[in-house]
Amino acid sequence: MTDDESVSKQNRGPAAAASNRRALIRAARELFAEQGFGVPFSAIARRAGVGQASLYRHFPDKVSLGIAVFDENLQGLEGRPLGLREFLDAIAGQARVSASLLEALVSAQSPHAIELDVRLRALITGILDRENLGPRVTVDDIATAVSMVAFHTASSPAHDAAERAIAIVERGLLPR
Amino acid sequence: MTDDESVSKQNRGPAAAASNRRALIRAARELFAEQGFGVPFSAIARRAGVGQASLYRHFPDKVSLGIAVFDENLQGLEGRPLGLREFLDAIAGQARVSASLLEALVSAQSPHAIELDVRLRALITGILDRENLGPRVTVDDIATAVSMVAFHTASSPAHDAAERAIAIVERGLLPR
Amino acid sequence: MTDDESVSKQNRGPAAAASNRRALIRAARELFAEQGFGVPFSAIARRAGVGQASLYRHFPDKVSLGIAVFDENLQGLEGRPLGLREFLDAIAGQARVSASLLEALVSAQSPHAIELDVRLRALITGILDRENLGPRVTVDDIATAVSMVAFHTASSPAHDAAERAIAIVERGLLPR
Amino acid sequence: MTDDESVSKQNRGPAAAASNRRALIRAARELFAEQGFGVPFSAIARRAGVGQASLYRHFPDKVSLGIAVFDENLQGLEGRPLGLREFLDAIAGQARVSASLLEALVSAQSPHAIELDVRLRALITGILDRENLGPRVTVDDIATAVSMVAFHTASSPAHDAAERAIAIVERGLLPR
DNA sequence: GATGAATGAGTCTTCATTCAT
DNA sequence: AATGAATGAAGACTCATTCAT
Repeated sequence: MTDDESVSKQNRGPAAAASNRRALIRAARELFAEQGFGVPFSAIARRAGVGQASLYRHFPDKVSLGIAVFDENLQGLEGRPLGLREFLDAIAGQARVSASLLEALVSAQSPHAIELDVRLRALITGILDRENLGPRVTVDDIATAVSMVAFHTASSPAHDAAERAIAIVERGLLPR
Repeated sequence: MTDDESVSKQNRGPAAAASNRRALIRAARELFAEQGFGVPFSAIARRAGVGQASLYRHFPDKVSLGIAVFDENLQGLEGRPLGLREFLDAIAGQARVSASLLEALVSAQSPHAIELDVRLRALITGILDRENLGPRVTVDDIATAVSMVAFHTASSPAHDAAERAIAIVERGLLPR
Repeated sequence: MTDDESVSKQNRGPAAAASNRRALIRAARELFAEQGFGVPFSAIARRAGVGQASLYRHFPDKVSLGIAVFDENLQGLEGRPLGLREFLDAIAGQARVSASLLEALVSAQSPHAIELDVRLRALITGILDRENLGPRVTVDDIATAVSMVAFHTASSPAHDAAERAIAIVERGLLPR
Repeated sequence: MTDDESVSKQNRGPAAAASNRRALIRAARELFAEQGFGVPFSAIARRAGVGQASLYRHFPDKVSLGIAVFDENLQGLEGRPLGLREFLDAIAGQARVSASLLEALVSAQSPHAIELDVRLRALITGILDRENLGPRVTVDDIATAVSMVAFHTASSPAHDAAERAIAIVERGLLPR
């Protein structure tokens, strides 16, 4: 009738822990993308096919869920030499997710959140080293660009929103 | 949460209509700034010292309230020759409000909303005429910059968030 | 109104599900009888001693609640050979409930509602077979009589309202 | 957009009293027919193009409004020799209005309501005299038939609902 | 440790009713 | 006496969070 994905789960016991965790992160990523960071917690559990309380056990609040998704995103980007353009494209490609996570990070002061911030900045430092942006451009500048592209793309319905935004900040960062 | 203001209102009759309207817009501006576009409708009425139903009479939904605030903002900018920098500063100065309103405009297709969009673009066209940004830069580009600055500033706690963002987009738009 | 029953419920866990459902149907039956189909949804939850949201979990809207009550009523009538008189008496005996449910069925197109309608008509067909009403009288005729008796009895304060109504429609249906 | 008939009324002063009253009754009749007795008081005032408070001055509650509409209906039937069939047809023709008014009368004990009841019964007595229904049939019987036809027709979406109902009660009342 | 259900608090929205003009 | 607006009090509905099993 409703939105049920209910497949009449059995209590698979502790064995389900790891797979549940994965399902939750996946569901969260999808729903953040579809409906933004404001999705009901319950919707995430339902989409993941997992009980409400299990979600809480794995992630006591939405921020920690956001962090977990962000963590996966970072893993996807770490370990390969990334250009500025590539990076911004990746952000824009998941604009609503990115924006959700940036939102989440703002209010998070947990060790986990801080760790992620460190890794994000490491990523940016790598870009700074590789591209020759000149001494004027700092890590904060690129972080700002990332934020701007993410939020704008997430909120704009125009199909070329991301391209336009990236073009502007790229020109704003690259040397003349 | 000293949000009360409740002083046991009297029904001041229709005479209160105009002043209520003003109070509502004012309260909305404040609360959008403090808590974003997500503030409870009821909180706005309370802050304005106006009955819940009166709010609905004046503004049937949050979008129309947002439009009214935006309208005032535009009036404050229209009629004087505005530079790009000045414009972005004004946006950033009211970042959370601006972001709220941009959010509101996205979903609004009312004639009123369209009219405001037209006026916003007229403002931008004026800037385009005055500043010499070259033929490359379009109204959409500046609108994008506005959106980026607004959303980023609204969401970033850093004190220099706006300056950094404006510097980047300005450099991205100005000719070399 | 001494409508409270509030005894500071405890969360009795999923074990309460079945008994809650029963309590809700019971409360609905009572309140439909007392105040008609228009009773506040919240009043039903209160009377049942069940949280507002639990009511919504069990019955997403008032119609589905009405259907559940109707279902029980039908079960009470099915399986024993019923005469026209007996049937109308049963309807009148629960006039306000019956009227509420007929009201509910009108707007309901859910599979569940349709199923109930089928069962109601099966009941009527049984009567038609047993009583010798002649070929003139159709299922629709008896359904009409049921509706008339229910609505009139439900709305009339006179103590002999039901008898009078039943006498008229019975005479209108029986062969001469 | 909505249901507005707003024509920007001027305050026409006391002169408007009579015409306002007429407009209110007319609006009430229409809205009772369209949406049942449950229509918001405010909707009636709006449809009539009359201020809220004026409605209250003329009719302190919905019942008294219902009585006024009923009064007009009775006037339309009084003074001409009416047959049973004609009478029931008239009732069914305004089924939702009739049902609304019967509902209203149930709770009304005002002198005005009682007077109307008297007139209704006078009407029925006239029918009883004219038609030869036999000594078995009383005023209460016909009043019951009226109520049954009104409520059933008002609540049934079927196009032949009224005909079927009238046929049954007529056969139930007429001599063999 | 997982599950489904329960709970209360909060928000939105509408309505009957009252007032100053 | 008419008007338009104001008001508070429901009622509907949703959500984050907690429990017994």
